[in-house]
Amino acid sequence: MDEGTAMGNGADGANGANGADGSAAGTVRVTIDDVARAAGVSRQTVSRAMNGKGEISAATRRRVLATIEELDYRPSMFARGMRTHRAGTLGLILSDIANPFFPAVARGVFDAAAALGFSVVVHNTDAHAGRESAAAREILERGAEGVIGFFEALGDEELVGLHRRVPLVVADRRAPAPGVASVSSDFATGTRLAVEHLQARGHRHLGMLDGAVGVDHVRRHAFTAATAPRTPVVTAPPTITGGAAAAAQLLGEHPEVTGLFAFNDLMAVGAIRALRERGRRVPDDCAVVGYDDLTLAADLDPPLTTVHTDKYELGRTLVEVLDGVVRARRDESGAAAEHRLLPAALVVRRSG
Amino acid sequence: MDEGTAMGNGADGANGANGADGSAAGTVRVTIDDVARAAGVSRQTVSRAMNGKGEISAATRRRVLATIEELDYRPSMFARGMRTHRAGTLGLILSDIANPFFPAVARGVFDAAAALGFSVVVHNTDAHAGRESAAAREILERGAEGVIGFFEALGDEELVGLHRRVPLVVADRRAPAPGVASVSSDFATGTRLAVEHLQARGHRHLGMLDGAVGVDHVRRHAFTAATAPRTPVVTAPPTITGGAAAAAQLLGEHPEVTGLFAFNDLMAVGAIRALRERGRRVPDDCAVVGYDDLTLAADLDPPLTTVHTDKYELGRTLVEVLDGVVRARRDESGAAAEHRLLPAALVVRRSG
DNA sequence: ATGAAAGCGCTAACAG
DNA sequence: CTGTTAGCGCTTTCAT
Repeated sequence: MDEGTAMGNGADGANGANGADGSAAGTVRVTIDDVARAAGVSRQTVSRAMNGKGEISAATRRRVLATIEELDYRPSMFARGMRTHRAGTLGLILSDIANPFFPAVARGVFDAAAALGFSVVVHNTDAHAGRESAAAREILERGAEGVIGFFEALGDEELVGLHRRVPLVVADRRAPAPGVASVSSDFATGTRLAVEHLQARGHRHLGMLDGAVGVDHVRRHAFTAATAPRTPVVTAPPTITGGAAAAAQLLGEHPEVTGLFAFNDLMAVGAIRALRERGRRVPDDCAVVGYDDLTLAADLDPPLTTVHTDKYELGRTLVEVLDGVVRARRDESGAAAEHRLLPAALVVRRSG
Repeated sequence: MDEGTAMGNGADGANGANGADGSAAGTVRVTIDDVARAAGVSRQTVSRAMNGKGEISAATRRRVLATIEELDYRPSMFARGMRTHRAGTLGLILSDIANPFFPAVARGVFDAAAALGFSVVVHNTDAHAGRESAAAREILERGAEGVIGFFEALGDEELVGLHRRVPLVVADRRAPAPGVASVSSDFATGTRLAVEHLQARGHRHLGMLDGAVGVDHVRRHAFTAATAPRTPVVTAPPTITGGAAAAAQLLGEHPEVTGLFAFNDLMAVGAIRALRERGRRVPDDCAVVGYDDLTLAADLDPPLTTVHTDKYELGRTLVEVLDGVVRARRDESGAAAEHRLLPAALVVRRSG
């Protein structure tokens, strides 16, 4: 890209307000009119040449395209969006990009979005309702074409409201209404697998470190359903620190517990830390099973037994489904919203 | 936000092309004119009320603001951007969000950007020159106000060219020109610390697993400068797999090596894997020092000795410096570009 | 303190 | 196949 400076050469460059010579300072915007003039056609023709809409002779198109190159012309998204209402942007709302689960998903989102020509704007919410709706509003105002959301605090009504204003796919959460598309890991199965594994290993007293802030609690419900009544569950933030605190509390109150199921790998790591501080060996004295199968799970000490989900695939699928919603809304084809469930699988390593 | 549904109630909602009742389908856009009409003022007054520009009576302002709430009006960024040339967006270009280093930085970027009212669009490049310039172009076209770039493939000239078109801060790379702002970790010191540590532990034969794709190679140069001539360096992708491959090759060719310095923690993890596969104990047979101090570094097996950098702070600082550039360009104040260097510190754990 | 006019850069309808 | 006419929704002069 970028040969020479901006202003090119051809034609007399009759650009009203130019800074005279080429010593480029304020970088005057090259508009479609400049290109049209330089190529000796109308703006419409330039527009056609760029967008491949309408008929155009191959010859003119080539000439226009060449002129565009020459002038280093870049269409203004603002002006274009004004007509088309399309920004070529997707919003991605998540609670914490620093939680390794999300970058893995984000990678899938970015790749799939790029393939479709979308840019992705990311918003971090820390699972605060206020931040979640602020993010949604921001994205809306910026004219994004669609939103992918890991909402953990907003209620279903808010999501339905958002869905009315913009194509939306909710991630890892039950759809707030049948009309709202969703993609989600199969947490119920994943959790059941984890619990059954612990039970098969002979653990009679289990406990769960829950990290869910939100409304859904699929993992917790599945855990409760699969274990004896009154099996302890302690809730804390889904972080290493949260896991450590939750484990400390749970084992303080229930010393008989020998098997811990954590909401995610981060909490599992925290639990392992806490266990060791209390002089308990993992897995000999207490087994730990995580959730997510983070990249480094196998390299931890001990290697973490965890539930694997394909996070990249989740991201990819999210975009695919969102694209469907975007198109459906565009064509006003009342295509039904998709609801996909991605598989989960247990990975047995040494921690549990 | 969002009490009730979208369309509010007050005023006669004289919206030309509405879908009649509240069963909201196509969601007609509420424009500034709708607000003006409903509030019984002109659009300018509405604009003033929103933007706090120009004089306005507190009374009218309140009334207008109320109407805005009621109608759930959201100004169009497209229309606004067309006049102001501001999108309230920053671009963040990085090679791989799945590498845990970047999310940590990104967190800082998001937080600082949000505090300044900016949205962040993220582009993943895999360190490909083509993708890096494509990302830059995308960001440019979308009218971002500034760009933060971890460029690993683009040449200095391209960066200078980009700098001419948009406020730019380069991250973890020497500024391509004095006029281009930069923020970077002190890799030279960090690397020296790592090498000296290994040497102090009595390792006579070191090796480096380099992961740099780019142009800068600060870590490699610092390593070479601090070690004996002909100390081996093997280059591979900065990933676990890359680190494993590089370690296997390096130790195959130089079995005498007992101390490995890795470009980053991911490569260090790969090295540890490779070492073990070859039956070498870490750190007894071969020490390994990483770089970055990822969140999980302390929980690895063995806990990873590594160079710590404050990634969140890096992200925060990048935004701060970029904001400076944005303002400087706005005021045409020829404020000099900042160049900041963030400290690095060795964290000794068990791997090396 | 408020309103009227003008126009940002582009594309969608129509002409021709 | 190409050009002309409008106008997207907002802010910026300039009047009042």
